Amino acid sequence: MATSDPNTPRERYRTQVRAEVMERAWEQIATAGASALSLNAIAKQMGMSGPALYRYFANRDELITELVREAYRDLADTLRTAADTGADLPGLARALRTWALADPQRYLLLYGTPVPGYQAPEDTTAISQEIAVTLIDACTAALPSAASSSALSTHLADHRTWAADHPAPPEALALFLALWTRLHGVLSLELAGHFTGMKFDAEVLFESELATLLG
Amino acid sequence: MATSDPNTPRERYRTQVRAEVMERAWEQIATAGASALSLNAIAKQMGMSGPALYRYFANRDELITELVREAYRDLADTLRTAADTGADLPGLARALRTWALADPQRYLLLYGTPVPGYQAPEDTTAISQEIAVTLIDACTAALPSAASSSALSTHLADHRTWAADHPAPPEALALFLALWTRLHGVLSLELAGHFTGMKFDAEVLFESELATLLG
DNA sequence: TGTACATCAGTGAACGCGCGTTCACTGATGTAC
DNA sequence: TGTACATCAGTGAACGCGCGTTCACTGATGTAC
Repeated sequence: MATSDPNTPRERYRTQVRAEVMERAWEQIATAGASALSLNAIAKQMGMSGPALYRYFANRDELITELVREAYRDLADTLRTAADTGADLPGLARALRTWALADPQRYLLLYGTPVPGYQAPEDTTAISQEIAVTLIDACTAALPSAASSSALSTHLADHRTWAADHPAPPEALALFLALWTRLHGVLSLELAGHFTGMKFDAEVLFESELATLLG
Repeated sequence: MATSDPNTPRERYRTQVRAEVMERAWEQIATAGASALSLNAIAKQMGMSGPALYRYFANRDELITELVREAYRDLADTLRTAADTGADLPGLARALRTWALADPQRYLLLYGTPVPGYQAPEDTTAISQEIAVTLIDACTAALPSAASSSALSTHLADHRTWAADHPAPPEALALFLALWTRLHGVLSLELAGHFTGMKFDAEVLFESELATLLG
């Protein structure tokens, strides 16, 4: 379906309502998690009947897709902006953490347990790679002082399929991967509340991992 | 309610049915995730009516609690057994990975996005700490060659509340935390399928993190 | 060993709820002449 | 500027479904004398 001229009042109203639906959806997700997302509940909250939302989203899955897309977009922009205003690798890492803490369920929608029965569309992986590229660039800049495992860089050197479109020294890729997995490790355990039982300070752990990464 | 003598036939039948309910529950979780768990569906699968299950579990939450407890118990035993049969730290780490890959949703039930609306009971944290102790012991044994961040060990030295019951050198705690968060980082991203888009080999990453940890 | 009673597993009906989604329709808004 | 028509937002009823949970009841299994 080709959408018409977006400058007509009707079209502006459409995008406005779509935006409000998604706003309510985020509130719902923040409260009860993504699997509890309900079109009817959102409609009720907006003072409309349930079926009305089908003017704006084909079905529940399309709404989730749009939410995933928006979240990726927002994270990609956040990191891009930080990088463009001079943030180094630790700066980007902290921007990531801030973003995650601002709305834990939004972070978990992207990187947590997959929503059962929902399959992410291909085009979101493009944005996901945009995020990767921003981080890899920062990794490349931070390189000299960083160490890299030899077994891993062998794997990465052979790793043409994906890396071909994103030329970067294997050491930068190795740093990126360690950064990504380690920060996600701390972040996801923090968001799931697994440190509270043992009374650890997640921020200290996060900073410690960051310091270790940069040698 | 005090349960009676567990050796009477009736009592043995009870525990047997409870076990089968949980078996079916695991199948369901493995397929559709924990939030899709349904008492009625389990009953139907067992050829019984829905209300029958209320003879065995007070409600849905109690079933989930029992599943969480069983998962923690199983993981704790797996690691304990591995440690007792001479596994070192990398051995324990690989046992953890094997356990997670055997049933991803089971791992995610413990360490993934929390089930919305469900609050874990206190007594499961005891088993969770048992797991931590097993790993910390292995960390202590692996110590000499491992490095530790100074900012982190300061935090850990001040960290009496939890560590008092589990005396271990701060360096061992630091190693344990790095181990836990890093392995979880790789594992959870692997289980969520986030490496497939970039065609990375999760096992290589896992081993690389392990090698880095042990200096 | 046999009878009387208590215990307990499991059933079927019912309650109230919310879900996603389809469909025929009303009424307002925009468009073309 | 006014009229005729097309477009589209939103409604209400309905479908079919599954959920957790309660309740009165049947029938089988165990217990006590």
